[in-house]
Amino acid sequence: MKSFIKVMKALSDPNRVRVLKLLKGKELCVCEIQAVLDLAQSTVSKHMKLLEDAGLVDRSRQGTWIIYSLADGSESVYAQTMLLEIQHWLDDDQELKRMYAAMPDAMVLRGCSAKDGIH
Amino acid sequence: MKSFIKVMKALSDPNRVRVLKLLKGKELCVCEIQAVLDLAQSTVSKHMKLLEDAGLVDRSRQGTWIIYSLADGSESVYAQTMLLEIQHWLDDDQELKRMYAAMPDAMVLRGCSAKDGIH
DNA sequence: ATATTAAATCGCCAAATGGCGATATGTGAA
DNA sequence: TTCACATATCGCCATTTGGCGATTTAATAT
Repeated sequence: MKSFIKVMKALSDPNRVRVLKLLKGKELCVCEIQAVLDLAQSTVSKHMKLLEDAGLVDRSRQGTWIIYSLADGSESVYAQTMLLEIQHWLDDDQELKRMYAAMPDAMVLRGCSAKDGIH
Repeated sequence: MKSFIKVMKALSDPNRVRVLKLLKGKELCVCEIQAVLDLAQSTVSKHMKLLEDAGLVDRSRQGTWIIYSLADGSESVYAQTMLLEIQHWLDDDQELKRMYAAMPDAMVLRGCSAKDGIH
């Protein structure tokens, strides 16, 4: 029950749901998420911790960046199911496009540059 | 998004989830739910309003009683899906038996007596 | 009409939540 | 080492949430 409630609470905030939408497109660092949501860095960190504790996102380090990605769901059945459902529900979302548009170009490029070893 | 958040918030409280578990067994009036959860009547009413607004439960009057039952989900896709998922997740739950044990016999009988026209 | 019972609403309080800026931590570069 | 940068943590504040008792509303029974 406790882990179920944790997932539901994590999904009870619009900004956190937006993060999951964003991560469906591609993995992102905190500063990119911050740029899109227009929140303080500390606030984003707090949100990400909640999402991670609920088993909804994974973290990995890439230099000084922490890269967040959607979790595979092995952490929690509830998280797994909800991630799948959210995919259906929030598919083809208008808001998503607007959010990506709000993301600075340099930051959008991080993902690629990281793969290319440019940064 | 707003209606999705509403459903998630409704499912973010243990007592409200317990209500949904209970209602899976059979429809109940407020006083029965109150007896099981051991909460004030006003608190239960507030919880039920949230669940109803989220499209998770339906109300109907039976004399002076308000009978709550699981919603069919036609009100909200999110509610519909979550009700289904909760069925799987909380199937065969230990807590459910303990909760029904806590319900006074006379109150457990309401459902039957109503059908039999005894009350 | 009046009394009784069930449920909803109101006003209040303590705890949790979401936001912020400031500070601490950790990593890579100079 | 020292600096710069990204992130996490801390302390604070305003709002929301979950709880209660008291009151109001609604339906039935007397």
